[in-house]
Amino acid sequence: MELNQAVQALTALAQAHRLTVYRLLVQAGPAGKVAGEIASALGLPPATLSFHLKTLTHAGLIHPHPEGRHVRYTADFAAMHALIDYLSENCCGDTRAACAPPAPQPPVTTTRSPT
Amino acid sequence: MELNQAVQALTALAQAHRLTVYRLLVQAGPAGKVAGEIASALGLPPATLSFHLKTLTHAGLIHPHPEGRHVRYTADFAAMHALIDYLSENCCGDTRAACAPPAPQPPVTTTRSPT
DNA sequence: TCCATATTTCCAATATTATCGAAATTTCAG
DNA sequence: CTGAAATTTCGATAATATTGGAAATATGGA
Repeated sequence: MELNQAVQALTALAQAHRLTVYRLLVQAGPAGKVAGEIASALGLPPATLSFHLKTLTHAGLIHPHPEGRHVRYTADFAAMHALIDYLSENCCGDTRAACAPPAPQPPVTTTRSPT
Repeated sequence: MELNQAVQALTALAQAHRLTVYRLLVQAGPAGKVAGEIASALGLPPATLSFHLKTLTHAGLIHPHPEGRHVRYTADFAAMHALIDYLSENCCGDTRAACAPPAPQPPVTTTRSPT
């Protein structure tokens, strides 16, 4: 990933309404949400929401999928991971010091730790 | 993590100079860098760099450590992970669909996975 | 065709952010 | 104490972003 691309993505996320929209779409998964659903979830006027959706779209974080007179938006998960990787890239010069996340987050299968 | 805190962190990162500084500190690990080293790495006038360091500090992403007449800055790795988690929180409604990163990135100890 | 619905574009007012010279502050060395 | 070095604060200027009403566009249903 390139600097300017990352800045654009971070700029898109660095705004309360847009960050809320983005997380809503991330949590919605591949099904996404149509613009109207998002608008009523956030209580934003159409013009304002459209502006924010455009910003997120231009940053490559979400994508529009026209469906008749609705437009469904979905999060781009690859873009999300690319951004996250860019932030933590070569963390601590590859020495796994303070870089590892606090808990590796065992999903369902319990990893017994000797505590 | 809370919305406004996340917005503040993302705002701090959403600027080319600051993102560059931040990544420099992330890659420097716990040793960090003193302001002068950062300034010459980026070629920024002192006042400009100071402004950006303050922004990153207020966002809780880095911390200053005064050392005589130098000030060493280090990245806050916990803050970084908290931000990353906030972005991907409850991704796809916990259904591991498109959410998982492309490759689980095996570190050094090979965790044998049945593919 | 005609109307209601969904969304975007246009535009102008308002607010926020970035830049950096110069001066102030703090600290070390001699 | 005196001077040089590292960093921050101040302040003015320029650039960029956010907001939302009104109008435009596109679609589907009767």
